[in-house]
Amino acid sequence: MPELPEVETVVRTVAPKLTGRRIVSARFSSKHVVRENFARLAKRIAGRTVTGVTRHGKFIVIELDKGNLLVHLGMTGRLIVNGETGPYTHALFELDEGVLVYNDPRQFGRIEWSEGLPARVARLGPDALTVTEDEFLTRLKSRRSVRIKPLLLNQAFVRGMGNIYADEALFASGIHPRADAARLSKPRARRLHAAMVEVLRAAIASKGSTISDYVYDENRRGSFQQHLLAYGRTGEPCERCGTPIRRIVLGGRGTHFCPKCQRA
DNA sequence: TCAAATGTTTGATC
DNA sequence: GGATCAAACATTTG
Repeated sequence: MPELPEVETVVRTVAPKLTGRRIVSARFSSKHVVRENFARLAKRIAGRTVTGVTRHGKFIVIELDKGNLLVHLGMTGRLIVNGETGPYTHALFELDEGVLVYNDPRQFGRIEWSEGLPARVARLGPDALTVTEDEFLTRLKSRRSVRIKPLLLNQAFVRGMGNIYADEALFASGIHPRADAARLSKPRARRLHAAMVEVLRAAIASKGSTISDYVYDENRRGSFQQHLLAYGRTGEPCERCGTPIRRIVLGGRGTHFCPKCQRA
Protein backbone atom coordinates (compact mmCIF):
# COMPACT_ATOMS: atom_id res chain seq x y z
CA MET A 1 0.00 0.00 0.00
CA PRO A 2 2.32 2.75 1.04
CA GLU A 3 4.98 4.14 -1.25
CA LEU A 4 7.05 7.26 -0.77
CA PRO A 5 4.18 9.80 -0.95
CA GLU A 6 2.00 7.82 1.45
CA VAL A 7 4.85 7.27 3.93
CA GLU A 8 5.80 10.95 3.67
CA THR A 9 2.19 11.90 4.45
CA VAL A 10 2.12 9.60 7.47
CA VAL A 11 5.43 11.02 8.74
CA ARG A 12 4.24 14.61 8.33
CA THR A 13 1.03 13.78 10.17
CA VAL A 14 2.60 11.88 13.00
CA ALA A 15 5.84 13.83 13.55
CA PRO A 16 4.38 16.94 15.23
CA LYS A 17 2.17 14.82 17.48
CA LEU A 18 4.95 12.46 18.53
CA THR A 19 7.96 14.72 18.89
CA GLY A 20 8.59 15.47 22.54
CA ARG A 21 6.29 12.68 23.74
CA ARG A 22 7.58 10.11 26.18
CA ILE A 23 6.85 6.44 25.63
CA VAL A 24 5.44 5.10 28.88
CA SER A 25 5.00 1.48 27.81
CA ALA A 26 4.53 -0.66 24.71
CA ARG A 27 2.69 -3.87 23.89
CA PHE A 28 3.18 -6.12 20.87
CA SER A 29 1.21 -9.10 19.57
CA SER A 30 2.58 -10.13 16.17
CA LYS A 31 5.68 -12.27 15.71
CA HIS A 32 5.67 -11.23 12.08
CA VAL A 33 5.75 -7.51 12.70
CA VAL A 34 8.08 -7.66 15.70
CA ARG A 35 10.79 -10.28 15.24
CA GLU A 36 12.64 -9.77 18.49
CA ASN A 37 11.45 -10.63 21.97
CA PHE A 38 8.40 -8.47 22.79
CA ALA A 39 9.36 -7.79 26.40
CA ARG A 40 12.91 -6.87 25.52
CA LEU A 41 11.80 -4.38 22.87
CA ALA A 42 9.22 -2.90 25.24
CA LYS A 43 11.86 -2.51 27.92
CA ARG A 44 14.28 -0.82 25.53
CA ILE A 45 11.86 1.93 24.58
CA ALA A 46 10.00 2.43 27.86
CA GLY A 47 10.79 5.85 29.31
CA ARG A 48 12.41 7.10 26.07
CA THR A 49 11.43 10.43 24.56
CA VAL A 50 10.75 10.91 20.83
CA THR A 51 13.16 13.49 19.41
CA GLY A 52 11.95 13.34 15.81
CA VAL A 53 10.31 11.25 13.08
CA THR A 54 11.96 10.93 9.68
CA ARG A 55 11.38 9.10 6.40
CA HIS A 56 14.05 7.07 4.62
CA GLY A 57 12.52 5.77 1.40
CA LYS A 58 9.53 3.80 2.67
CA PHE A 59 10.99 3.36 6.15
CA ILE A 60 9.89 5.49 9.09
CA VAL A 61 12.47 6.16 11.78
CA ILE A 62 11.12 7.24 15.15
CA GLU A 63 14.18 8.81 16.72
CA LEU A 64 14.46 8.47 20.48
CA ASP A 65 16.74 10.17 22.97
CA LYS A 66 18.51 6.83 22.98
CA GLY A 67 18.22 4.57 19.91
CA ASN A 68 15.73 4.45 17.04
CA LEU A 69 12.49 2.66 16.38
CA LEU A 70 12.32 1.58 12.76
CA VAL A 71 8.85 1.11 11.25
CA HIS A 72 7.99 -0.22 7.80
CA LEU A 73 4.30 -0.28 6.88
CA GLY A 74 4.59 -3.19 4.45
CA MET A 75 1.41 -3.40 2.38
CA THR A 76 -1.32 -2.70 4.92
CA GLY A 77 0.34 -1.07 7.93
CA ARG A 78 -1.19 2.02 9.53
CA LEU A 79 0.54 4.18 12.11
CA ILE A 80 -1.86 6.53 13.85
CA VAL A 81 -1.60 8.74 16.91
CA ASN A 82 -4.70 8.22 19.06
CA GLY A 83 -6.03 5.77 16.47
CA GLU A 84 -8.60 3.12 17.23
CA THR A 85 -7.46 -0.31 18.29
CA GLY A 86 -8.94 -3.50 16.90
CA PRO A 87 -8.21 -7.09 15.90
CA TYR A 88 -5.36 -5.91 13.64
CA THR A 89 -3.59 -3.81 16.25
CA HIS A 90 -0.15 -5.37 16.55
CA ALA A 91 1.65 -2.66 18.48
CA LEU A 92 0.34 -0.21 21.02
CA PHE A 93 2.53 2.51 22.50
CA GLU A 94 1.22 4.29 25.55
CA LEU A 95 2.53 7.86 25.59
CA ASP A 96 2.65 10.45 28.36
CA GLU A 97 -0.21 12.02 26.39
CA GLY A 98 -2.25 9.72 24.14
CA VAL A 99 -1.32 6.50 22.35
CA LEU A 100 0.42 5.46 19.15
CA VAL A 101 -1.35 2.61 17.37
CA TYR A 102 0.04 0.28 14.72
CA ASN A 103 -2.60 -1.68 12.77
CA ASP A 104 -1.70 -4.17 10.05
CA PRO A 105 -4.06 -6.92 8.75
CA ARG A 106 -1.52 -8.64 6.53
CA GLN A 107 1.36 -8.20 8.96
CA PHE A 108 3.92 -7.57 6.23
CA GLY A 109 5.10 -4.52 8.16
CA ARG A 110 8.04 -4.46 10.58
CA ILE A 111 8.90 -2.72 13.81
CA GLU A 112 12.42 -3.03 15.15
CA TRP A 113 14.85 -1.27 17.41
CA SER A 114 18.32 -0.16 16.45
CA GLU A 115 21.10 1.67 18.18
CA GLY A 116 22.11 3.91 15.26
CA LEU A 117 20.89 4.04 11.68
CA PRO A 118 20.02 0.42 10.89
CA ALA A 119 21.86 -1.45 8.12
CA ARG A 120 18.52 -1.92 6.35
CA VAL A 121 18.34 1.82 5.83
CA ALA A 122 22.05 2.42 5.32
CA ARG A 123 22.20 0.19 2.27
CA LEU A 124 19.34 1.86 0.41
CA GLY A 125 19.97 3.98 -2.67
CA PRO A 126 19.40 7.77 -2.69
CA ASP A 127 15.89 9.00 -1.98
CA ALA A 128 13.73 9.14 -5.12
CA LEU A 129 12.42 12.57 -4.18
CA THR A 130 15.81 14.25 -3.82
CA VAL A 131 18.24 12.27 -6.01
CA THR A 132 19.94 14.66 -8.44
CA GLU A 133 19.65 14.21 -12.18
CA ASP A 134 23.41 13.58 -12.44
CA GLU A 135 23.40 10.86 -9.85
CA PHE A 136 20.28 9.26 -11.32
CA LEU A 137 21.88 9.14 -14.79
CA THR A 138 25.15 7.78 -13.44
CA ARG A 139 23.39 5.04 -11.51
CA LEU A 140 21.28 4.10 -14.53
CA LYS A 141 24.35 3.66 -16.70
CA SER A 142 26.10 1.46 -14.18
CA ARG A 143 23.37 -1.18 -14.46
CA ARG A 144 23.96 -3.65 -17.28
CA SER A 145 20.96 -5.24 -18.97
CA VAL A 146 18.26 -4.55 -16.41
CA ARG A 147 14.73 -3.63 -17.31
CA ILE A 148 13.85 -0.18 -16.13
CA LYS A 149 10.62 -1.02 -14.26
CA PRO A 150 12.06 -3.60 -11.85
CA LEU A 151 15.10 -1.36 -11.39
CA LEU A 152 12.90 1.53 -10.24
CA LEU A 153 11.39 -0.82 -7.65
CA ASN A 154 14.82 -1.88 -6.40
CA GLN A 155 15.32 0.09 -3.16
CA ALA A 156 19.09 -0.25 -3.50
CA PHE A 157 18.83 1.76 -6.74
CA VAL A 158 16.57 4.52 -5.45
CA ARG A 159 14.63 4.40 -2.22
CA GLY A 160 10.92 5.12 -2.12
CA MET A 161 9.56 4.12 -5.52
CA GLY A 162 6.80 1.51 -5.55
CA ASN A 163 4.56 -0.13 -8.10
CA ILE A 164 2.08 2.72 -8.62
CA TYR A 165 4.55 5.54 -9.07
CA ALA A 166 6.99 3.48 -11.15
CA ASP A 167 4.19 2.86 -13.68
CA GLU A 168 3.17 6.53 -13.57
CA ALA A 169 6.71 7.86 -14.04
CA LEU A 170 7.31 5.54 -17.01
CA PHE A 171 3.99 6.56 -18.56
CA ALA A 172 4.73 10.26 -18.11
CA SER A 173 8.15 9.92 -19.72
CA GLY A 174 6.97 7.65 -22.55
CA ILE A 175 9.32 4.79 -21.68
CA HIS A 176 8.44 1.10 -22.05
CA PRO A 177 8.70 -0.74 -18.73
CA ARG A 178 10.89 -3.40 -20.37
CA ALA A 179 13.38 -0.86 -21.73
CA ASP A 180 17.03 -1.61 -20.94
CA ALA A 181 17.97 0.82 -18.17
CA ALA A 182 21.59 1.37 -19.18
CA ARG A 183 20.66 1.96 -22.82
CA LEU A 184 18.16 4.75 -22.28
CA SER A 185 19.16 7.85 -24.25
CA LYS A 186 20.24 10.80 -22.16
CA PRO A 187 17.14 12.88 -22.97
CA ARG A 188 14.86 9.98 -22.11
CA ALA A 189 16.71 9.26 -18.87
CA ARG A 190 16.39 12.94 -17.96
CA ARG A 191 12.69 12.89 -18.72
CA LEU A 192 12.29 9.84 -16.49
CA HIS A 193 14.09 11.53 -13.61
CA ALA A 194 11.95 14.65 -13.99
CA ALA A 195 8.74 12.60 -14.27
CA MET A 196 9.61 10.56 -11.19
CA VAL A 197 10.23 13.62 -9.03
CA GLU A 198 7.17 15.38 -10.41
CA VAL A 199 4.74 12.49 -9.85
CA LEU A 200 6.03 11.99 -6.30
CA ARG A 201 5.65 15.68 -5.49
CA ALA A 202 2.17 15.83 -6.95
CA ALA A 203 1.16 12.70 -5.03
CA ILE A 204 2.47 14.15 -1.76
CA ALA A 205 0.45 17.31 -2.44
CA SER A 206 -2.63 15.03 -2.72
CA LYS A 207 -1.68 13.14 0.48
CA GLY A 208 -0.96 9.97 -1.49
CA SER A 209 -3.18 7.47 -3.33
CA THR A 210 -5.86 5.58 -1.42
CA ILE A 211 -6.66 2.49 -3.47
CA SER A 212 -7.57 0.03 -0.77
CA ASP A 213 -5.94 0.26 2.64
CA TYR A 214 -3.90 3.38 2.96
CA VAL A 215 -5.13 6.16 5.24
CA TYR A 216 -3.29 8.72 7.32
CA ASP A 217 -4.31 10.34 10.55
CA GLU A 218 -7.74 9.18 11.72
CA ASN A 219 -9.15 7.55 8.57
CA ARG A 220 -8.22 10.29 6.12
CA ARG A 221 -7.78 9.24 2.52
CA GLY A 222 -5.35 10.47 -0.12
CA SER A 223 -6.75 11.66 -3.43
CA PHE A 224 -4.00 11.06 -5.97
CA GLN A 225 -5.69 7.85 -7.18
CA GLN A 226 -7.92 10.20 -9.21
CA HIS A 227 -4.90 11.39 -11.16
CA LEU A 228 -3.37 8.03 -12.05
CA LEU A 229 -2.92 7.65 -15.83
CA ALA A 230 -1.51 4.11 -16.07
CA TYR A 231 -1.68 2.18 -12.79
CA GLY A 232 -4.86 0.16 -12.43
CA ARG A 233 -6.31 1.36 -15.74
CA THR A 234 -6.05 -1.92 -17.64
CA GLY A 235 -8.23 -1.81 -20.77
CA GLU A 236 -9.17 1.85 -20.32
CA PRO A 237 -8.18 4.25 -23.09
CA CYS A 238 -4.84 6.03 -22.74
CA GLU A 239 -5.45 9.70 -21.85
CA ARG A 240 -3.04 10.74 -24.55
CA CYS A 241 -3.78 8.51 -27.55
CA GLY A 242 -6.83 6.39 -26.73
CA THR A 243 -5.07 3.05 -27.07
CA PRO A 244 -6.19 0.63 -24.31
CA ILE A 245 -3.77 0.47 -21.37
CA ARG A 246 -2.13 -2.93 -21.20
CA ARG A 247 -1.20 -4.97 -18.17
CA ILE A 248 1.77 -7.34 -18.11
CA VAL A 249 3.71 -8.94 -15.27
CA LEU A 250 7.31 -7.79 -14.82
CA GLY A 251 9.46 -8.90 -11.94
CA GLY A 252 6.35 -10.48 -10.48
CA ARG A 253 4.49 -7.16 -10.32
CA GLY A 254 1.49 -6.00 -12.31
CA THR A 255 2.75 -3.42 -14.79
CA HIS A 256 0.47 -0.98 -16.61
CA PHE A 257 1.49 0.96 -19.72
CA CYS A 258 0.33 2.35 -23.04
CA PRO A 259 1.73 0.17 -25.82
CA LYS A 260 1.64 3.10 -28.25
CA CYS A 261 3.01 5.97 -26.14
CA GLN A 262 5.68 3.91 -24.37
CA ARG A 263 8.36 2.39 -26.60
CA ALA A 264 11.46 0.46 -25.68
C1' DT B 1 -12.30 -21.44 -6.33
C1' DC B 2 -8.88 -18.47 -8.37
C1' DA B 3 -6.37 -14.28 -8.96
C1' DA B 4 -4.65 -10.14 -7.39
C1' DA B 5 -3.34 -6.63 -4.09
C1' DT B 6 0.49 -0.18 -2.99
C1' DG B 7 6.42 -4.54 -0.10
C1' DT B 8 10.65 -7.04 1.14
C1' DT B 9 13.53 -10.95 1.58
C1' DT B 10 15.39 -15.34 0.43
C1' DG B 11 16.83 -19.15 -2.21
C1' DA B 12 17.23 -21.46 -6.69
C1' DT B 13 18.62 -21.03 -11.37
C1' DC B 14 20.44 -19.11 -15.44
C1' DG C 1 28.92 -11.73 -9.51
C1' DG C 2 24.45 -10.35 -11.47
C1' DA C 3 20.05 -10.74 -12.88
C1' DT C 4 15.51 -13.17 -12.80
C1' DC C 5 11.98 -15.68 -10.94
C1' DA C 6 9.06 -17.87 -7.64
C1' DA C 7 7.88 -18.32 -3.15
C1' DA C 8 7.00 -16.90 1.45
C1' DC C 9 4.87 -13.82 4.71
C1' DA C 10 -1.25 -13.20 6.04
C1' DT C 11 -5.55 -11.36 4.71
C1' DT C 12 -9.14 -9.34 2.01
C1' DT C 13 -11.67 -8.61 -2.12
C1' DG C 14 -13.66 -9.27 -6.68
